[in-house]
Amino acid sequence: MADQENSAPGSQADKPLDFIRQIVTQHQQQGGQRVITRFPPEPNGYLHIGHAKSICLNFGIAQEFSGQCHLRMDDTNPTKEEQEYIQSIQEDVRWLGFDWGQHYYHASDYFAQLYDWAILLIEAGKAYVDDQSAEEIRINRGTLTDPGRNSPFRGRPIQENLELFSAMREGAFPDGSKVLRAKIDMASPNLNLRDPVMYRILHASHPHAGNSWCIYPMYDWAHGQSDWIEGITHSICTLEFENHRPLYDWFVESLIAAGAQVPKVGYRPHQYEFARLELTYTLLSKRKLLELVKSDVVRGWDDPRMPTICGYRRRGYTPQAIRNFVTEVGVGKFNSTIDIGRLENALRDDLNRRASRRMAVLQPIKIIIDNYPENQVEQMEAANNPEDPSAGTRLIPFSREVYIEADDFRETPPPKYFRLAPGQEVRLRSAYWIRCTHVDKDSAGNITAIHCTYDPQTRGGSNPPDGRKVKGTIHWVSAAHAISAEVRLYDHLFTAADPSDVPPGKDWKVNLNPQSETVIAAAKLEPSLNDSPVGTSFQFERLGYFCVDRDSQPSRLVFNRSVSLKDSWAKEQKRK
RNA sequence: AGGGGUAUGGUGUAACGGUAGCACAAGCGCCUCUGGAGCGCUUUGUCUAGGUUCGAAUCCUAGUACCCCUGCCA
Repeated sequence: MADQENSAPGSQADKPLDFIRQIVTQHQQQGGQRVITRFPPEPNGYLHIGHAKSICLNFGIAQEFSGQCHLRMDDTNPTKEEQEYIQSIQEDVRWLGFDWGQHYYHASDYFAQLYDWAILLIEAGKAYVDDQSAEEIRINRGTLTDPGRNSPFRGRPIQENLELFSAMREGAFPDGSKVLRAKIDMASPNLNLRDPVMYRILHASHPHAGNSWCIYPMYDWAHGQSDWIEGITHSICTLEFENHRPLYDWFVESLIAAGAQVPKVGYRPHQYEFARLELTYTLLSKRKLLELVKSDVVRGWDDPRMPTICGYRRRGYTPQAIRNFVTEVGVGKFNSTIDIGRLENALRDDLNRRASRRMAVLQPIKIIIDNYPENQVEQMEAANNPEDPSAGTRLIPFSREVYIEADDFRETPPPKYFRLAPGQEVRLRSAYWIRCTHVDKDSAGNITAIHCTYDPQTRGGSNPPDGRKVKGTIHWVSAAHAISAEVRLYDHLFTAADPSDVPPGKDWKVNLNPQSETVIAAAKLEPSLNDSPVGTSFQFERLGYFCVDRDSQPSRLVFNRSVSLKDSWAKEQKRK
């Protein structure tokens, strides 16, 4: 695989290791167990670029350290989880280029074990059934500064707890009427330790476990034990779970003290936390992304403007580009926001090496080459990829009338404008040099056609014998041979670098970019683009990278602009 | 306010008591049949204040700023 340029971890030639890889290296050098990591998404939405960071970290470490990485659905809340999400998660992880082998799991597969262990904790006097309402529990939890108060049911006899918990499991009680709580410390400064809820009653059917349960473990109760059961050595998660680590440790230690063990796993996991990925002009909240989908702001989870893995896939991102990006930004504990330009750059960098070049005109304006024979057609040879000679060449038909980009002609050109203007000469890429003689206009004064002459001695675009030079080379398509296609241009979904920065009292959707999508109904493309398969990426020369969208019909292609090319001319104009 | 974290150029990230480096961005130049790509050069930084030390981004003390925690979400 291409991303294995990291040789043996810890070897001298390596780039510096991030703090987690340093920990793993040390673990390995000290003869620790074979490294086992895991990626544990909740199937309550589609994976986004933030998850990609975690996926690359966990699966990447497993690869680099000759370990294994598990894919586990953290499916403890049936009210939010769906089969659709489970499938998309698997698809996206695979697409990113990772393989969990035999190690595919569900937290819900451990429900029975978790239930038995809960009983063990009750028997040890470390868990109790609480009859308080959610409201009462909240009030009695105390605040950040004030300790909580013990539940009136905290002292319930073990036998009674056992019977009640069993009745909960049997379905004797309605939702919300009782919970099982760990008996820890209602005065702990760490609120997670103030008798956290372990089980709630939920008469709901589960996407994976079906109807076999009506009590469901809380994430905090399920997570650490799931890692333990699977023999995870390094349990890697994001910063907000740092406060939960003492609880996970408490659960496993209490279970061990009560005699619990996991066959063949003589150690327990350790958790390490890293800063989640944030991007400018991007929102990575599952809740808000769901809202965009449900309110039809976008056309679905895989809308090319979405920061989801499937959105990027449809947009034309490559797995390699995403992996490179994640590697480049590194892993730390500082809450940082990465410039979205870094992601875009990673795509350009990857596609520059492999995407075939084609010519396409988005805003066509017609050129008539007056001295070119009418009805003559020549096939011009063009390189498919100047970066990669092995990509070969193709033929492009050339004729008397061609389209060029409207922006490549100015009747009164600004200074340093190297493109076409009256009296000015440019190269039509891989074709001929042309010089503008005059323009046709309609009664309203709009230019309807540009008249040019061509120099037959510049065939193929080559320099003429008289030593003339041109500064500009522009793209074109033969008017008679061009195919029409729809092209969708994309811009950031939000206008604010920080989309969560919302004026007081306003909805976060005020930051949505109304021009995030621009549809060009009839772009003109060179005919070799016909029949391009869905998902293929091309560079449209001088414009950007474009990818065939799945909305394409045999008679009508649809392209997404994945990312534009860097445009130093536009940048300079903007600066003025 | 209690607890848990984090501070290095514009943005990220290294340096683990010994020359503050790298990437992206920015700027300048070269080159070019993509104003793309490529190449070269340049600007910009250790949160603050003390202290230890021959020597501090790193160790100590005191501050400051930001993030997370009061779901029967994960």
